[in-house]
Amino acid sequence: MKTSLRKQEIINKSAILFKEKGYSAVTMRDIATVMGMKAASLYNHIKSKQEILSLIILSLAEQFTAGMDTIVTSEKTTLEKLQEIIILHIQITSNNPNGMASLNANWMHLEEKLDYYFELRDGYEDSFRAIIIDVIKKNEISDVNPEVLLFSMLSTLRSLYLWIPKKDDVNIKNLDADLSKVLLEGVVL
Amino acid sequence: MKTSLRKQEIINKSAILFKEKGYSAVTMRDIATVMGMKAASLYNHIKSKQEILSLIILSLAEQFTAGMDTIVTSEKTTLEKLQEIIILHIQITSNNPNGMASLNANWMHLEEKLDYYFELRDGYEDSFRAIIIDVIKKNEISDVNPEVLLFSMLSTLRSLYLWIPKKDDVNIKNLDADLSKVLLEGVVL
DNA sequence: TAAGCTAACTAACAATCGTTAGTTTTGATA
DNA sequence: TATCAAAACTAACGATTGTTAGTTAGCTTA
Repeated sequence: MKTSLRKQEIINKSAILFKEKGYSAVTMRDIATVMGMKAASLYNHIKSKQEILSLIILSLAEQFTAGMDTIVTSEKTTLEKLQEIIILHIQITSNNPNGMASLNANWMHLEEKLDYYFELRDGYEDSFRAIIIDVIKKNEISDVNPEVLLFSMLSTLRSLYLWIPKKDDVNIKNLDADLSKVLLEGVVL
Repeated sequence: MKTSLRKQEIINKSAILFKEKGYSAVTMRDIATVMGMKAASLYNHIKSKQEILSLIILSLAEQFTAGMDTIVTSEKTTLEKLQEIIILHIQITSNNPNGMASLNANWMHLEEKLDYYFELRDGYEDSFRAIIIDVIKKNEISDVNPEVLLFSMLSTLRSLYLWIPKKDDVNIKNLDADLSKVLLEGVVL
């Protein structure tokens, strides 16, 4: 069952509103207004307010999990894998910065889907951590605290949604090089 | 007029709730429950729900502004100033991680106080940016994109509230050294 | 003891919330 | 042109929201 065009519009517009005001502060009447319809009409397309949030967040979380899986099973050096992770974040975030804002700020309202979200998130972080520990063990970067490096990289990459909308397409091309330099090359021996 | 003990309790408990569920999802009845009283009784101590949020966020924002002011006017090298900024974030965040969560996630609900908050935040970022540009111009670190470095450092430092509660006091002692290593020494020539 | 203040309480308000039921419009197809 | 489904509408629901008004219990001080 593929998502209809109108339903996808609702999801996209909702993501903008969720970013601006947070999930709880956005009413079905707010969403209806930007869609040019009445609140009750939304229910011809979506099941509930919850469903909108779940569709926004879980599709992104699944993209991250799938992307990480590709990276982990690839035949790259561990340092290249770290760079691939940066690229993965830039790609997913530039495709849907509003959704990323919702993911970062509103995941706690997922309710029934919260456990599934935790599964995806924890699995992603575990893979990330394993790569960092590996890259340090192989002396490809200097001997920093792996948890601190993981935290710093994740914090920066998770905040990309704040930053990417301000960049034009040309600068997004350079972003992964600039970020690699700040996050990785600086630390490389 | 100093804040009464009971009022400070309300502010602290509210910060915990705001962190867990977001400002809009927390009701005055939620706050009253953790305070062991009825919602109406809260109004003997505070003016409105808005006031609670404002007191949490603006006191922190003013701490950052004051701290940055001390750093800017100090007689340190620019690189030392960057390290001082890291220490400033660790200090303020470890003193009040729940408040920092509210600041990061709920500032958009400040309403009347929003412009004042922007003033403080923008001033802080401008000072931070000036120091980074200075430290690059003086060749104290490698020639990275200053905006990317600012973004990365701010992202990491703003996320500290997620991380600090998990560390015991001993590890907080080491945190600024670890963070300096990851954020700065790695980039130092 | 009487008076006064602080901080709790009960009860209720108007507004707004997500959602449902039932109806009408619209646009494509036969 | 008649039919039918998709997608809009109006109206309303029970629940919950922040807040106010008025009252009461408990403590301190004159």
